[in-house]
Amino acid sequence: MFKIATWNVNSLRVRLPQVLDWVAKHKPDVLALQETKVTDDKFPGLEIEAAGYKVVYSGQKTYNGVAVLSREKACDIVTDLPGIDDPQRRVLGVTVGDLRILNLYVPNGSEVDSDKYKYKLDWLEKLQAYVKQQLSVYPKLIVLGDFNIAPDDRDVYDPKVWAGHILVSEPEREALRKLLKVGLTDSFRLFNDEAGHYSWWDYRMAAFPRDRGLRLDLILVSEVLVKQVKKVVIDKEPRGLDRPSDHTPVVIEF
DNA sequence: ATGGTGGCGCGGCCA
Repeated sequence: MFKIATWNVNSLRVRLPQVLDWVAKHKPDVLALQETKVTDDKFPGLEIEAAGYKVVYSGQKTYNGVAVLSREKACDIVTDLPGIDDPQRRVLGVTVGDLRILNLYVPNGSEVDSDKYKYKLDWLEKLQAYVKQQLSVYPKLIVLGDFNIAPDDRDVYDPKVWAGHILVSEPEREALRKLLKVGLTDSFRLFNDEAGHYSWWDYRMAAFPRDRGLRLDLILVSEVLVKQVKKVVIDKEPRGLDRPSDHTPVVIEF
């Protein structure tokens, strides 16, 4: 069994105790983190290594930042998408064993038609080209992270309220469909086609207790891996802790 | 439509 998880922690320094508790309990082979919000010189590497994990990271001050924890040493590190000269640290590609893993913090997009929205769509287009190329090199590819897109209306607590907004707008969903079309599958949907399974709940308006969430955190797997997937779960428990991230982990088992 | 909460870092931006 091989277990991989993704979790947008919204500040690793604040959430470090929760991350350490979570890995001790669930013992993933790989944990991909987003929104670490910490520069590399301040990364809490010693604490993570003491927990039995190697770690690689690409961080910046205040915003963004990605990291990959792994039992086995990660190699062939990539921190940028080809064609984007971007100071924003949103990408971390690693090889662990025979798996290629691309950990992503997709831009939020702010508001439909804003400059940040255009940046998001451009970013997703560049990502699609990169994934297409990577699939030809690495047949065992996993693309995971915070996609900041709810794939369809089953992934949204109130599709009528959300219609046309950021995270659900048609151009964003179309970009995600195009990404899947190059040869990836949304692994959560291999086992569950129900509406109402979310990975993010806004901090505001008591969204979590009311279960007003969206499924934004995805684990996409290449064709050869689809057959090997045993289980995909969203672990809601950390979202209910004191001082939680607004996202909760998603876990895949092979 | 607005503003609700949280992180960073100490005013206002971003999500």
